Amino acid sequence: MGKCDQCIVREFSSLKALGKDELLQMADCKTSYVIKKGEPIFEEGESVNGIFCVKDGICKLSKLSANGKDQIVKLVKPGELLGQRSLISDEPANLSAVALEDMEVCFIPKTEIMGFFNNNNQFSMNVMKTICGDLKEADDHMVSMAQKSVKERLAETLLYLEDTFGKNSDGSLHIQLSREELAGMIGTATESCIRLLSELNKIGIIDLTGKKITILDRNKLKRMAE
Amino acid sequence: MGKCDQCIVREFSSLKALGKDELLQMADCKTSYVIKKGEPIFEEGESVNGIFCVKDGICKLSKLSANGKDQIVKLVKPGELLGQRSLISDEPANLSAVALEDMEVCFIPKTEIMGFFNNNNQFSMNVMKTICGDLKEADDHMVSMAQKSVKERLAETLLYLEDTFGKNSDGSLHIQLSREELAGMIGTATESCIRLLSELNKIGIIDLTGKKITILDRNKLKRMAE
DNA sequence: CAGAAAATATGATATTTGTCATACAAATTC
DNA sequence: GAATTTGTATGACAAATATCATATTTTCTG
Repeated sequence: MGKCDQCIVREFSSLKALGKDELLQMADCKTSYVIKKGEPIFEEGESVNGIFCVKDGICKLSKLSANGKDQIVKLVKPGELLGQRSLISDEPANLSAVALEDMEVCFIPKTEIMGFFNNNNQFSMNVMKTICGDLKEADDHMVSMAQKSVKERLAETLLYLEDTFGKNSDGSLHIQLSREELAGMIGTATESCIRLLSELNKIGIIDLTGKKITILDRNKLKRMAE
Repeated sequence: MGKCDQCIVREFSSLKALGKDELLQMADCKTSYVIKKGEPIFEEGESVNGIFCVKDGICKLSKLSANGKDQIVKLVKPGELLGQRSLISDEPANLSAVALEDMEVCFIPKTEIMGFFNNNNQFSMNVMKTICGDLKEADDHMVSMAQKSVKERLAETLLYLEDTFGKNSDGSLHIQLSREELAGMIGTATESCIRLLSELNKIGIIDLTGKKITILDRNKLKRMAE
């Protein structure tokens, strides 16, 4: 069984507030999972009853809309926690979490987390700050969706992907999204997304080679995103 | 000076967790304001340094987008608190708050609230739950913006306004929004909003008389919102 | 490796939505 | 109460975007 006190990603999440004894206790009751690319961690409407700590790999949080399209609300990377909102609200998950890469996650049951809330004020504050950050991002994202064109949102998203998940050694975006997923992030039809990518490719702002996307001209992209 | 322990709206917010002594202490350090319709309570980018408790009146939380349009992110009614997010994140306000009606609000300074966070676990949990509720709404709203048509969003919004703020005795929506503000809620151009309202008026789903909007056929509106 | 399935790409077209112009109505100001 | 400003309404048009059809390429499967 993995030892939580030696887990590096813990330092990046609200869990960094936990003391040695709390970590040992948590190590005792946590469960580790390996999730394959494409598999769900949990689905919209499911009761989660705990939180997941992402140790490795990236996943998407998405919601199925009435027209059958999957809107991606947020991408989650190692060190982040999943399921905090539904745990606190005591409601089923509002979003589905699906792995975009092979992942390692740890599940910590609700009772354990509630104990931390009651006994560790710093932990509570950390969680609150994280959720406040998510709320700010969601509000900003909402304004983008409502007021920006698809082209502007695509430019914005490509820059975000590079900034957040980095580049491979060949300069291409590290994170691998299908065109459909990218369309689901910017909130448009897959064809429209493909078309705009082709356009950016033609005018030399990005390069498309197979599934790889490389940003060639960051400044132009930035101006395009306004 | 108003006595917080006798204030009714307190029962509807996170502040309901406070005890008698905490309320007396709060009454001592709070400031009451009257805000006229159209006036701001705070503006995007401003440091707020406390929270506002809405005693009476409705206000909008909005964000100016790059194209100069004001996107309304949320409407706030009596009993709700304003500025929690920026207080917890220790950041300037991300949104502007502007009164849609004459309002009464009380300002409670940051130091006071921080004391409650440290000493009253139930209060912390209440605030957390509120913010989690806001996050869920923001995510859902984002999906609507990204995946629904303007007509669907208008229908959805009209139903929301009736459900949340009620009707006058003549059956018209209690809340008074200009066409520009309604457009800012659904994320569209003012003209498009006006056009769609006219259309709904012509086919008898709503009635427009002066500034008043009356929903005549809820079911059709619901189907239209999908 | 062949064939099937899925993902990507592109064209043609329809629909939605935004923009600009202008008219009209209502509210405000002097 | 006339004049000005502001909000609402509508038409004409342009631009953005979705949809449907169909290639083409890539990936998967046996």
